[in-house]
Amino acid sequence: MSLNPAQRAAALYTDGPLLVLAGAGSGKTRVITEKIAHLIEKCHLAPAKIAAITFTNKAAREMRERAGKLLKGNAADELLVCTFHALGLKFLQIEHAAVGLKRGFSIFDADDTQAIYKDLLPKGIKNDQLYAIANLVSRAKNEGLTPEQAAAAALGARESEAAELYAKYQKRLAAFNAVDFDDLIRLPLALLDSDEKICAAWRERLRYLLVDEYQDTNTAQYRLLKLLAGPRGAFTAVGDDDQSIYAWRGANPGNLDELARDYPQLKVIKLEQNYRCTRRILRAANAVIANNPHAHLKKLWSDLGEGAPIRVLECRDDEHEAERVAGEIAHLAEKHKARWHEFAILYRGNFQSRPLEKALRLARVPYHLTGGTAFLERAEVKDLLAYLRLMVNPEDDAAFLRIVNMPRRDIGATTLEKLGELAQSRGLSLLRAAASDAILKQLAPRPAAALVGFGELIHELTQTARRLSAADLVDALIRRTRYAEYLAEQVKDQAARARRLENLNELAGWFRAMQREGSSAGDLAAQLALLTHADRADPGNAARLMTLHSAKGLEFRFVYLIGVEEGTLPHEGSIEEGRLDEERRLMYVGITRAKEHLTLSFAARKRRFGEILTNDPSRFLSEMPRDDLHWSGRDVEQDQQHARELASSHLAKLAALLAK
DNA sequence: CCTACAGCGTTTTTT
DNA sequence: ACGCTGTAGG
Repeated sequence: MSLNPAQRAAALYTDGPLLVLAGAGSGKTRVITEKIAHLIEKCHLAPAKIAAITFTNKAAREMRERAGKLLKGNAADELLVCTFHALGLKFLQIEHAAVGLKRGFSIFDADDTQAIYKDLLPKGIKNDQLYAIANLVSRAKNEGLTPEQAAAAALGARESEAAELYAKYQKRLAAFNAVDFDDLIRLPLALLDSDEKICAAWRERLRYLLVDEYQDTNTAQYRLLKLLAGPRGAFTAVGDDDQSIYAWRGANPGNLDELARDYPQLKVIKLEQNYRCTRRILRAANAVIANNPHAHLKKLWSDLGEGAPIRVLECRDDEHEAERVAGEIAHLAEKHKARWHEFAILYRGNFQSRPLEKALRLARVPYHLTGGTAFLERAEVKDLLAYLRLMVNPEDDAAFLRIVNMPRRDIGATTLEKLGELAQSRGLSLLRAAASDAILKQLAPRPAAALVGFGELIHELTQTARRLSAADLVDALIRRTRYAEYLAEQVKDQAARARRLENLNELAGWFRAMQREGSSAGDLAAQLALLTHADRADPGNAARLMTLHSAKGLEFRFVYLIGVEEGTLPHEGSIEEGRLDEERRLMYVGITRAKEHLTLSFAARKRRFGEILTNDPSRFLSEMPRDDLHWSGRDVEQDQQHARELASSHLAKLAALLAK
């Protein structure tokens, strides 16, 4: 292995807790994988006793893969490499009884939880109000507080109200035998905190922890880490305060300092050599980030040569911007003999991808988009997953409501209302109530029969599930529910229908890929709930379009960072709330994704909700060294070229018409 | 229970 | 500018 001195020190240090401050592109994944190899081969730790916690499932997969190349035999398969949330899920699947959950509990996504809040809060509440209060509850959970603790800690009426809501919300979740994302951290934390025996057992089970992207952990996650690592501090945390971009989601970058306070013996190692970017790109990144206050000073350097100038494309509007970027990629791919997947277009918000997609199609550049309405948020995918959820968890009312009339079974609102009342008065779940004799007497024969039929269907599917693999079960599910026929009826547009059917096939494909021996359909559905759009299979040779948040941890030979405007990057909401530091870090993350060629662009005008806005270039542009930027205004030559192409294509169409 | 239309919110980032 | 949700009428 050829690690530099700092990397080697980080990989070999096992005497106590270690914090690695790893700048962008400084080889932190290598350090982590080398360290895993060291722990196994030199410290003789069993692979199963090492846990590496990553930020995304995709990062986990890559880490396992890279560790696999370093390790002998199949040792990498036994490593526990996953996200904090997946670790929490694994924990709860084992310890579910101790926190009051039954086997097969459901994981509620944002939609499901929002439905609970909607039900709990006054009718007609505005969405942003709902979001605000749900956020307060989530905050409390991310701090690791119980409802009682939240009530005690509440400052002011708003927080008291939220704490009260938190208690009701948890009761509702418990009734559904369900947890939300935050519970996947909070419940294990609470259990380890209160039960010494279980805590000791888990410390024995996990002897060493490595945490990646440590700057993005929240308070609850850090406390979980502390409990698992124990007073000895058998862990390595790797992070970069300059890449903390999730504070809005409850991440607490202060955890970096907390570490030194909680573990006085903490050793800190800085990785400052960058192996990714040219010096010019790094200089620009350093210059921008220097405008932020710093607790840990870091000076990233590179010996990869000066490199090409950073270009700034000044564009008329967002369409013009998209056309120029697409045109350049088409042109440069040929000139540099580059492959499409070496290009990335990064932006602040998902909505910015629209004009790009159009322009890329026109320029015949294959592209792949991560994010937006994610695969797993597609209605048809969620429907099928809801079937699985209800099969393993009969208490899951959210799943019940989602699919009871999907495909159509003529079970309407009135029927469901009556069913709901009955279920509530008897303390039954909707599915169980639908199977009770009492309900049948209170309903008209037709809806009663429909409900019974639905209950029998779920029962029958549960039986079927016992003898089929998860992937086959998905196929059986589609057939038995006549879902494809339902889609054919529901969706008139041919292309849209084909897309939706394709999504269902992809779901079956995922199950096939995820299947390991012994995992039930329910287990897989639970794991699927934790996947995100970033985790989809490698899209192959295509230009990548994604948000700056999704781009963290990735690198590309050519990077286009678009929409570098005041109001977009930094985003206007963040300007108003004075959260410029995080926006600047976002800019820093974007710049440091580029290995060789970095192009920034902005549009002077943009239309939003119909009206046209004018934009100034981002303040971050003026924070970069002037000499390293190569400004290129409206590209007259390209415009002319474009006009010529347009004219000739019109001519061609005319000629074709005439020929007929 | 279904269809048609009006009106509203949308665009910050996601495990 | 558009798509979704809720409502009114068949």
